[in-house]
Amino acid sequence: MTVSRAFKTDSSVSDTTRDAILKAADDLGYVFDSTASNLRSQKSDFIAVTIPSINNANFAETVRGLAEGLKPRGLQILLGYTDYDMAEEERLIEQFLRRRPEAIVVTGGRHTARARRMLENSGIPVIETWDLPEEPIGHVIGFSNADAVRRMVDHFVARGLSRIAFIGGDTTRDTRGADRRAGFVAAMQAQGLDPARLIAAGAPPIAMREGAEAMGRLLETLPDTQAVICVSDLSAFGALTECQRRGVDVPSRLWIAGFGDYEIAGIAVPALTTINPFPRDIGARAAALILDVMDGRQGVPARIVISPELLIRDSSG
Amino acid sequence: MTVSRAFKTDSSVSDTTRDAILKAADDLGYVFDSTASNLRSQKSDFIAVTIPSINNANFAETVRGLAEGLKPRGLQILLGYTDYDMAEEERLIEQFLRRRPEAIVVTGGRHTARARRMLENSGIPVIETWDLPEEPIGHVIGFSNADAVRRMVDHFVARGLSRIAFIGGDTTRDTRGADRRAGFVAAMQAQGLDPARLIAAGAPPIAMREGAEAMGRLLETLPDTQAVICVSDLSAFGALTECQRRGVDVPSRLWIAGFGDYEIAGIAVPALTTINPFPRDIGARAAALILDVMDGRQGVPARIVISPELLIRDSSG
DNA sequence: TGGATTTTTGGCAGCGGTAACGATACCAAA
DNA sequence: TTTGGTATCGTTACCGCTGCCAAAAATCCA
Repeated sequence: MTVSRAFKTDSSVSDTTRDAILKAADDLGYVFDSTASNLRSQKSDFIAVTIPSINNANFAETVRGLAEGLKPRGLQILLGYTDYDMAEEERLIEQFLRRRPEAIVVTGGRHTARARRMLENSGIPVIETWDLPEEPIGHVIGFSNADAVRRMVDHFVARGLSRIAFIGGDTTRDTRGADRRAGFVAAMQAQGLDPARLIAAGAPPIAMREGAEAMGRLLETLPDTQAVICVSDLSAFGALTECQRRGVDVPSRLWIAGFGDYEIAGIAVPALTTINPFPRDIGARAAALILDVMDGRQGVPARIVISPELLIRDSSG
Repeated sequence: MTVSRAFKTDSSVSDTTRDAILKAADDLGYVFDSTASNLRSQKSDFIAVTIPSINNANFAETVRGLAEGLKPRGLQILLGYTDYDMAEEERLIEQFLRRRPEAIVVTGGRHTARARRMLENSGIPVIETWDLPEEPIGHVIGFSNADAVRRMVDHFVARGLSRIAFIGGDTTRDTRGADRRAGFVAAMQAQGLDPARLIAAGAPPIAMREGAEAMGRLLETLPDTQAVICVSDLSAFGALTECQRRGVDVPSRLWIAGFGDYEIAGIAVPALTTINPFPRDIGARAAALILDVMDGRQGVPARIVISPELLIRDSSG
């Protein structure tokens, strides 16, 4: 028992005994077994996090925000990625819950029925991010993807454009991408404009190559298009390169906008107009929220709304 | 006990009992506790993996290769990132080993003395990747970063260039980046050329912005430079954009090469000459190796050497 | 100096599974 | 009727740690 205490910093053990114990442990090559510790103390000191893709700067920022917020408390992150597949997400959630995390952070607000049920019954804080679901499971930290795109459409229309296209994935697997496309359609209709310039760019995650390919088709089928809003900065950059290859000048001949404020948006020539959803903030606030709940603080908000920022750059206007 | 068996697919339980048990478990909201299972059976069904940065397409590919190879066996990945900091890596390794992973995969071949000792004494398979250390701890799957850059230098020299520069991080924190820079210097010297055109681009991870900034300084201080090799495609692309902003044509006025064969290298205009180190392969082979060791197969190789591929594209020649 | 108080240390039990082994039911062959 | 084999199910102990409580040691105070 004293050995156990010696490995905790806060407990009361005399310095001499602690030193002796740590010395002996080192000599014996002893490594603390947190499996047993977790079983006995019924806590796991980690947070489960699922993101759609491991290779995505936006989600990486959210994870970073989370990690930085949780590190001071010694909470580890168990990270899993779903490949934009709800069935895979369900499997992942099941695996994670078996390990008894202190809380679970998921991306998006849509899940399989079973996944939803497991989360509801888990008895731990559940935080949905990057979205504002109608009926959240527990806590929500996110923004309206549709609304953010609407603001972009409104901005373009206010600048006098009317023939605006949207490049995005061709399934609803990426629910945030689908929400952005729906937001585009709704905004165009609200402005009394034709929302039919939709270019499907393949299965998510659609990246630069898909954006370029989609832009090629757009230029061929709807050459009078004045502006293109892309589901992400990566596809927007791909679209931009296709314009460069074809000698179509951006922005004098065509405007391009992306989503996410990835590094490339700021540095591309021309710099890409985009939307910054403050991904780091999402993670940081999720971390703060988890700590609040774990500490039993009262009045922890169920819903935190992030306000994405419109960044108008050289690729438009 | 029968309950325990009912949850394992292979054990012998009659269908009726199993159904009854699973039904009851579902009614009660029972969730299997893998903490207890792991403690009793002394195995953890996961693999620990450390990478320098979560937001890096190359390392993400390695993790993807690993995950795909391990999934058929139900092995999960516990992922941690070190921020290119060996002290942080040490902390991470200590945390991970406490959870008794089946194997551990680390990036790079340089670690703190204590981290190295912990890995050596861990009693589990240790796999170092993305490098070819002189004295590996256990298994190695990687390539010589210095050698890959040497081949690029040799190619440029064979094409008649002599005033070649290198853009990279200014510390040795990113050991692979430092190896690439060292490879550049050695190759230039071997060719009898001046290896002093070294532009320090800041602390890793250096990305697009740092590449652009470094290219700005290069163009100002060494305007007669004929070619630039960058420590990564991201910095190379940043450098390219700086050329575009300043009206310096690539490749007629200056050649640019990167490292990593990121998506952007293939799609940028002009497409970037680069080196493909087959990151997915590194992960896939690490997974296969782990399974071989876990199955007790004989003749598992201690050292697997990947041969990076030189990709000559429009940004050079 | 003796008793009260605080600090430090140790014993016991149990967290929720499973390894190991034993028991039971059932049926076919001896 | 006995024996043996197979399929299924149950009992016991224990994985390595920590909560709880009590004992021992050190410190304090009148």
